[in-house]
Amino acid sequence: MLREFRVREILDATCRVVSRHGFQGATVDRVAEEAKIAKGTIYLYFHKKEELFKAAVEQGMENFTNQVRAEVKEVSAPLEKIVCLVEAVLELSDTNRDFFKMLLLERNLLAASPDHPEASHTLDLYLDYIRFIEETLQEAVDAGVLRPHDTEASAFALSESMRGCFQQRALGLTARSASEDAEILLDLLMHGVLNPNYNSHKELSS
Amino acid sequence: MLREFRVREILDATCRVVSRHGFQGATVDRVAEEAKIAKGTIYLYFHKKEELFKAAVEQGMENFTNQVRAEVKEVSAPLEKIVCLVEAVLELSDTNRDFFKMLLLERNLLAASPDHPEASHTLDLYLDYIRFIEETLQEAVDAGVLRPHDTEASAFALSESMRGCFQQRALGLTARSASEDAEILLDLLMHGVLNPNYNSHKELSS
DNA sequence: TTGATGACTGACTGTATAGTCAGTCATATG
DNA sequence: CATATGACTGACTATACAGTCAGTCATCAA
Repeated sequence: MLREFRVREILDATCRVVSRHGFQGATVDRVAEEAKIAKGTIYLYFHKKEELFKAAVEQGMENFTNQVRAEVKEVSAPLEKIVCLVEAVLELSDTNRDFFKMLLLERNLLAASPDHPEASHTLDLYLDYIRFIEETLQEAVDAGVLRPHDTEASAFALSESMRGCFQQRALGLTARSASEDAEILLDLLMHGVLNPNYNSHKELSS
Repeated sequence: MLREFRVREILDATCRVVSRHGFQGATVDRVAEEAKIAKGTIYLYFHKKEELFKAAVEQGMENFTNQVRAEVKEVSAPLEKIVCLVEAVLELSDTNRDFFKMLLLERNLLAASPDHPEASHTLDLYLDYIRFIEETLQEAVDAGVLRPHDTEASAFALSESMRGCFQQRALGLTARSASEDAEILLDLLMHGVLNPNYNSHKELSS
């Protein structure tokens, strides 16, 4: 199908342009130039600029989460799944660094567009991702490896912590590798920071 | 000083406009209308639109971090300081919800502007905030309340987790109050999620 | 009263860019 | 060969907005 090929071609060009110029500087003219087609052609496949960029972002998100899911599927032990998930997220986001930098740091498509609630498909994709993390954690709770707790909250905390790690790296604030970050994050997630030898005579220890 | 008054007035109007329209839809004309002055007047106090918005954001961030610091200063016990910090961040960000929503969800000023490295003052403000969290955690480590660990990493993870909590609330994805979020987050941070009764025969337990 | 100062105004200009559409061209069909 | 189809083009239009500047007005000084 020619149509499908063109759409993919345009979306890929869009991603490249966004990586290079950010969402701010990503114009339809530039996308057309990057894809080596006329601007009018883009409008044969997408009605509005916004639609184009939304599609590009959603394609990027779907690729990403699919890859993460695939990695995690390789493993069966609940705890290893979590390890695998964290490593996959940090490493994959590092691979497509430029695009993710723009996606995470510049625009945020979760801010639902003013009027049209249909625009929230992007939000749905994000929530699916969170839910996947949550399920992975819940499995470990059910297996008794993790203590019972609000896994929705920990899924959120974990995903945002990973986002923070990526951000640090994308901004050049750390020299750590993705896998080092994964190790540190997993340690924090698993054990917390409280000193176990201090539990005895203190508030908040329970 | 008239000048100082005008500047403040314009920045406040800018914040209101950003809260209402987002950074995308926040034009200089709208700011002028909101502040009930002519557009030209704004250019007597700010050279460029970008400068205006940067100043507004930085004022907002400074207000916020100053308030957090003030709250934490009230307390002396290392552990309570951390509790206080988390509660203050979550509650204060909830108070100025509209502005923070735009700040955190739409734009991210950390993406350093292409050429001018001077633009990174906003980044400095953010890093100061992280460092404050880190110091608060480090004090608790030094006091023996927390176990020794990479406090820079946990500061980052904590700040991003708090950001995630705020995001959840701002998007209407949770019915929890700020203080409930604080409690959950603190529990995660302190104790982690690993089941202590499972430590014996498992990988990754150390 | 007259003139100077400077804060403020808002109509205007220039520019970037989203979106259009009349026309081209290659290919398929009768 | 003649005609039709439809993907593609890119010059063009419309619009939104940043930034300007000649001019107004209130206040103060001589």
